[in-house]
Amino acid sequence: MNQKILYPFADFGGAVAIRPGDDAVGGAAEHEDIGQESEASVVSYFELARMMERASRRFTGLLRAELTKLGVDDIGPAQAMVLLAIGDAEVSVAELLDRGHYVGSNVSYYLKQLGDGEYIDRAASQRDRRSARIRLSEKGRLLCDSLRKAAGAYERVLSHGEQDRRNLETAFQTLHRLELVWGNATRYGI
Amino acid sequence: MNQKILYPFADFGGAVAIRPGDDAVGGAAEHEDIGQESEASVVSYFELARMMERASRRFTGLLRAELTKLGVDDIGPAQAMVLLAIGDAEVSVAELLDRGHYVGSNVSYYLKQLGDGEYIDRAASQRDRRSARIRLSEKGRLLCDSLRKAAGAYERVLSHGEQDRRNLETAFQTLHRLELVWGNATRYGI
DNA sequence: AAAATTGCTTCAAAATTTGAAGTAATTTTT
DNA sequence: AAAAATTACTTCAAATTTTGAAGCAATTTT
Repeated sequence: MNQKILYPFADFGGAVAIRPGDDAVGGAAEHEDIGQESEASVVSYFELARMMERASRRFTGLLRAELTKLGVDDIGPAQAMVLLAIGDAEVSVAELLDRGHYVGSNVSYYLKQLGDGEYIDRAASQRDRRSARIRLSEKGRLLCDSLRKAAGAYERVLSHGEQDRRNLETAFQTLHRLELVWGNATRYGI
Repeated sequence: MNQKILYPFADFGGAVAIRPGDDAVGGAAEHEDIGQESEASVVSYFELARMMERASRRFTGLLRAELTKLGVDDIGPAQAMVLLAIGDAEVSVAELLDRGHYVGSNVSYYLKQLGDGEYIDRAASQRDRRSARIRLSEKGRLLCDSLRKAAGAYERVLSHGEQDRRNLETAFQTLHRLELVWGNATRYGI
């Protein structure tokens, strides 16, 4: 606050355009053995964390775009993620928390919007009336299907064989391990 | 909005406590060959996306905890991420955008806070006075070191050999590929 | 030299996330 | 069996983060 303004300005063309021509669609690149021949770049968990954020952001963007394309405007990508997290299952809020790892109050919040938009059905469990049983409604199921179908298109670009599938699995497991360790670390300290 | 309230309530004990005893610290599990022997679970890119979100969230939590422990209270985890993204380099805002993939305005926003907190040094480039040159200040560097050191502790829990390192690399590359494909998909449609 | 582009900032609005209460149903304790 | 504690979830308000639309100067293009 005590330093002069030494950062100049300039004009934005409107669209965000992060360095156009920055990267081209995956193309027909032969992506075998990722991580099997790692010669140079030694990645740190930090860098992986940053990459996760980046990729997540892109995924969110993709969901947003897909929703727009489908004409859905009463829920956003975050809510769509909740729908996807529910899937075919009939879940309680607690289970949902665990699946997506949202924190307490906001799932309620999202569920309310999803309920208002008729994307989910809720009912109190007979056994324990405190506990909510949540399922996708027909509308919700349809939306999920559309989203998954859209994702299918990318699978074709991304998955070209057994190796790709294994890499996917490895990535998933690695992240899962990270999630556990980081989560516990935060709660119980190292 | 037209249905009766069928979701009951209940009392929260205060702390959020996501199902205590849910997961235990990584322990001495022998994590070799992740993804090398994938028998059952067939993961989809969607699920990976959800896992990225979860893991990112945990990482954010970890950063937040670490900052608190260090007594840093003028910046949050998001700003810390920007610091980490800068690293040892001297970057322009555009480069930073690319590294962390933040979108336009908010980096400015974060940079302002980081500037106010004296975590970074900024100067207009001599070549092109519009362009800012940004580097960590001593204070910023120290903070990053602390954070990285803290992360080092987890590396020990996580990395136990060549295989782990390869898995990390694979995860990174896989996410990177996803980032590219999803990013382009959003911009140019499939 | 006018017009267009680039590089970055600012401000306001929207969306998301956190935090602290609070309520009813269920279980445990006394 | 009443009181106390716990569980399962909701609500509201505040804090943080993200998006969007302008906008200003420096630089390039025409």
